[in-house]
Amino acid sequence: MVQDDDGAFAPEDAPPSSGFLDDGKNTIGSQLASRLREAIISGELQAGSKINLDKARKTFNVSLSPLREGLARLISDGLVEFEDNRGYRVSAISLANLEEITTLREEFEVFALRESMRLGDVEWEGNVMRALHRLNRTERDAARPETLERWEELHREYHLTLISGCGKPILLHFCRLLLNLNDRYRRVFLTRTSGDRNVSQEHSEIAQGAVARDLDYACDMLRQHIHRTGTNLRNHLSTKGIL
Amino acid sequence: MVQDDDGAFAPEDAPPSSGFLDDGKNTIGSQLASRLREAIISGELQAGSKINLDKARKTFNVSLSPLREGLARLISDGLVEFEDNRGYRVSAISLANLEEITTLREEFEVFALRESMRLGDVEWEGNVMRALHRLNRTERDAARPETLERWEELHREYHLTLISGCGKPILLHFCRLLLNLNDRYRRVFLTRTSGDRNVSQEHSEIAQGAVARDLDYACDMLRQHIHRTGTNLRNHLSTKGIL
DNA sequence: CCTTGACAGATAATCGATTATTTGGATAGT
DNA sequence: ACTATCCAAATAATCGATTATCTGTCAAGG
Repeated sequence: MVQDDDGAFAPEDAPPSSGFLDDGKNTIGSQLASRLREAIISGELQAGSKINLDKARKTFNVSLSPLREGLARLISDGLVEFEDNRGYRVSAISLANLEEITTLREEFEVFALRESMRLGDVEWEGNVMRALHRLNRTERDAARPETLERWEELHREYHLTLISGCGKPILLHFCRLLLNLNDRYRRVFLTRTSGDRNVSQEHSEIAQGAVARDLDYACDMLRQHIHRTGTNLRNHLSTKGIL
Repeated sequence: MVQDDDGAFAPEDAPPSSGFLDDGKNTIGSQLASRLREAIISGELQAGSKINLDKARKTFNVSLSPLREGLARLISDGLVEFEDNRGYRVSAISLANLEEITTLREEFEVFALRESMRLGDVEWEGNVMRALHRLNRTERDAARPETLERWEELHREYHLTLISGCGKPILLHFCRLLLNLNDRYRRVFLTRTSGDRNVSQEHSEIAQGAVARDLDYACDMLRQHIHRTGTNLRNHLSTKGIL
């Protein structure tokens, strides 16, 4: 929470940040939020499971105050739920939930992209091309988890950059949240791309359409991209079991 | 947080609740969240102002833990912002912010209404008609603040009910948040309806179109309704000063 | 006169201990 | 056996005190 200050819903997670010094999160609460977020999105903390404060306190070696602080932020992220006197639990996953996320991404991420194309400046274009390049140059090898993590990070960055020109902080906040939720499904259920897709090419097409301001084309490509991912995830979800 | 349990983004503020006993919020944190929310939406806590934890602690006569707890929830509501080591502040208002809220309501709320009409059952229809009736039977007299508060509550209830049939908890969460933000502008800047509008009739037309499943008509009416409110607020905002 | 650094007061973050609530299991009554 | 009631352990919520960070002010140096 260091960089931005343009009103409500400023980006809450640090961008690339070509790190000088002091770049990381400051308070224990913030650090915890990051660690917990990663633990949830990676599936280390199982979806739907209860979060025992005392155990978590010992696991992370912190006191209750920052722990609650961190959890509170994940509630804003949609990754954790809370009930008075009953504590916290990791948000459950379900087919219905996945489908809602996909549907909403198709609606709102596409809307945000359209607005970005309408309003974005040259710097936005540059950021898009950079994010695309970095993503496509990164290998994704199911055998090496660290490449998966890296790829996820860049993929997230790419999608956020794509819509970052829309000039609508609240909308960006919503999209970020949906991406969080979506990424968890992918991290857990999808370690490799389905054979009939060329995801790199999909990303390229969207980005090129975007900087060329070909509104309908880019929006359509993005919508299909999201939709395909949703379909793949749905298949893996029903196959691999959880219902 | 007593009633619902259907996964992520369950409604977080108690519905009518034809109160037996024990109906209110349980923990101090919850109660504080309610009081603070009201204080912010009513304008009692000025937009953009810093929230001094120590003063707030004394004002509300509570300890820091529940205070932070309550504030954390308002962050999820978009009414409060936070920055590490700098504390909390009431989200600022601005023309740009108002316009974004209006735009997003037009997109999201209309989409949610369409889905409600597509998926809602008879009970939903009944709820809509009830909410409409209760709203239209409630007088709104600028001279008596308590009628304004009551009207706001029912108005909010009406809009939420309208979209409550959409079967999309996350979407409902977004809409609730946008309504919160929007209501603050109205409470602060608009104590009476502009002369050329018949708001009751607008509400009736939307509701009737909705239960008749006249998708295009109802959506169009709702969009216009939201848009008109946005325009009115914009005028009052620029007139009454803050820029 | 402007900039830099050090100090002090204000404010936020964290801790450890205490209090309140919930939950599961044992017990008594039917 | 079956339900209802009561206890105790587990867990969440809150508190008061302590520690860390920030912010503004003032003095020294340029």
